[in-house]
Amino acid sequence: MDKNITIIQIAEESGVSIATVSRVLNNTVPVSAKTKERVQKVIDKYHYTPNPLAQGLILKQTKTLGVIVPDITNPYFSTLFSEIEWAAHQSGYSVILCNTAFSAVSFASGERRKEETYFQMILDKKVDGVIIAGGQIDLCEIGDSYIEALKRLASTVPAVVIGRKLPDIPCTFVNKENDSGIVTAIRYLASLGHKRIGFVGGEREVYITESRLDAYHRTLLELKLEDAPEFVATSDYYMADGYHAALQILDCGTPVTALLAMNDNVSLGALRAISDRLLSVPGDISLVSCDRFYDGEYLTPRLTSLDRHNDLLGRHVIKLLLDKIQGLPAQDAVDFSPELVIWESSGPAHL
Amino acid sequence: MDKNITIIQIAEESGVSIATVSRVLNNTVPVSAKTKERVQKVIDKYHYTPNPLAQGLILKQTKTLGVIVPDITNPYFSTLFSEIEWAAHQSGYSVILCNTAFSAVSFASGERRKEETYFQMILDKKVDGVIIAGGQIDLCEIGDSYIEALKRLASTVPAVVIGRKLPDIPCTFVNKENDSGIVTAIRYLASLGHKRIGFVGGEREVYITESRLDAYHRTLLELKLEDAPEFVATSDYYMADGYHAALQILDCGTPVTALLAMNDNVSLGALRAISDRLLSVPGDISLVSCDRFYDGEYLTPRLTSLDRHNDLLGRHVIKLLLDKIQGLPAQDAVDFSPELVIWESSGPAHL
DNA sequence: CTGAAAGCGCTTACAG
DNA sequence: CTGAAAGCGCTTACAG
Repeated sequence: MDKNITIIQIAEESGVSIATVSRVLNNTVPVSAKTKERVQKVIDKYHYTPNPLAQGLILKQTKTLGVIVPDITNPYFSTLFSEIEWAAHQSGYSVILCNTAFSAVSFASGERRKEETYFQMILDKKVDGVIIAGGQIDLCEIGDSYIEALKRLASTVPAVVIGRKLPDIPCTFVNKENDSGIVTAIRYLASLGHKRIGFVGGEREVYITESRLDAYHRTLLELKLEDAPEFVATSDYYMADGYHAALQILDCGTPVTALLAMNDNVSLGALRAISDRLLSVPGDISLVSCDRFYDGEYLTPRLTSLDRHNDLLGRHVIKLLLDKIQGLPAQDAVDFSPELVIWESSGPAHL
Repeated sequence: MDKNITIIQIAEESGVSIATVSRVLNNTVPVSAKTKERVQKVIDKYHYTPNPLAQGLILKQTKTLGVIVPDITNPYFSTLFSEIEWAAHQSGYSVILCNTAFSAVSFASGERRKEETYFQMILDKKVDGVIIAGGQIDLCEIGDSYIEALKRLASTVPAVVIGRKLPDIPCTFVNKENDSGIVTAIRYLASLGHKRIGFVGGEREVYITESRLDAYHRTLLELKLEDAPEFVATSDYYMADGYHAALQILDCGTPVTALLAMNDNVSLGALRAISDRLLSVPGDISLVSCDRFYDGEYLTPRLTSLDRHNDLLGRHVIKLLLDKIQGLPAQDAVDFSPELVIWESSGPAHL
């Protein structure tokens, strides 16, 4: 299939050595204008580009990056990825995307080798850098073998991890977690007069869920709001989860007037549950979402949500990695304070 | 950074030649049990894996695939991709994802080099196969330079294109288009008594939009239903587009009783528009969506949508490519007839 | 400014 | 069963 035209053919047809062809290709050492032109003509004629395998072997770089995500169909990760890929492409890198399908549930049930398989694959491919956007790294309790694998990965190739800092691993960690958003959201609901606020969605044992729950409890306490176990229902990050979790809270016997949901998909499920209980938003229940995936303006009701500026995070992370690859000094930390975008799903308490 | 342990070190430490190491690695020629064991021990000790760059140079394969999509944040493509990636991973391939950000609008406005840049990158990377899931290939009028680029790509590397067949290009084409779904949807709405049915969303000049519009007009004619220019409003594939397009139809002066929307995101926008006009679903307007992205069960109202079995498409396409790479005969065509999943957003006409 | 040659890390006939 | 050697397609000192 491949025409397999190589530098040798180009050299022959232009009547120069392969060294000279290489030089006009890489523009590294001065070449006389006329030879350069002659060689260039032949290169263009065949649309010749050097074989990156051969180049990579010598230059020890592949101009390829690896990105590891648990679920590319989750808007959180697809947004992040598209920023990463775009910046990478601008800088001449292509990106291998690994979709590990990691979830805390499947992990607990014993399926735990997939991520490490991907780590190995990434290592094998000799990529120039790696971004780990989620997975087991997000768990509260990270397994030893994962830590080992991550350590091996990170000591072989520049790596940026989106998640909390782990000791003794030579990665750059970018902490996406920001409980301040939860605090903001709850204070906002309290200011509207809400006294009983539920918390919907997210997997237990996952760091972001637990730390948001912490912030939730802490802020309720601080504001002297009622905090009951039945106000919290967790499960996972998708619509179905939001639905079932919200139902559980709505049916718990003690009525809440507001719900805080892990993200916009969970929120959509919660809206369905609220509707099934013949309640209205925000009339009966105010709903505030924590991760803005969609433009709240076009949902029904228009959804109040915390914008975590995921696009900025993506751009920051890829810049960190690219700089690291080029040996540039680390950048200053960037502020990703979430911003509460208020629409009509939240309003004054009516109880 | 890289330990850069090579086959030479393994050979030295095991006291054999590199040829022998290569043999135990690839299990290709019989090696005596004892040497094999000795070598394997050293390999394990260093977690050694052969450098794929060197291997690729000789074997002329990289165990890497390229996938080109216009927008990975679109659920249509992220679902497709996750199926492709999973199957590829199972077969030992990793996948380079190229997000071309192609849209008919940006294309028309002159930004037209991005996709071909990606084609070149894919070629440069010497991938073993390519899947093109969308982009300029979806336009009614495809530019000559794109055709040239695609021809060059496809004659160098096995390629599978999701889209309609183009002449004289050595790709495998998988036609995703299936107007039968539109026909089904309109017949269904007609059977509920709807006489005036609007069509919302999608970009003009894009093949899928135009062919769905054709099917729409054809079916209206066949069923002797009213067909007016103001019943159609197009724009793009996202929520905002569904919102503005639906508003346009709702405000056109002639009331429709049903809307057909290009996909679930367009539908969500349309729901918002309907709500803004103080109309209800399905009381005043029935809504049927054409591409099921979400589980309709968890939306409000529960959304009737055509399931195009995108996951099956993804699995089919990757199998086609993998078979093609291995020189296996082409498979039989697979039936992707869309299935209408009926929920509560559609109901009897009340006018 | 240009060429001959070594070498990147592997696989695979070719001999033994 | 095993080793020496050629070769995959490049880049880059080293000479001129």
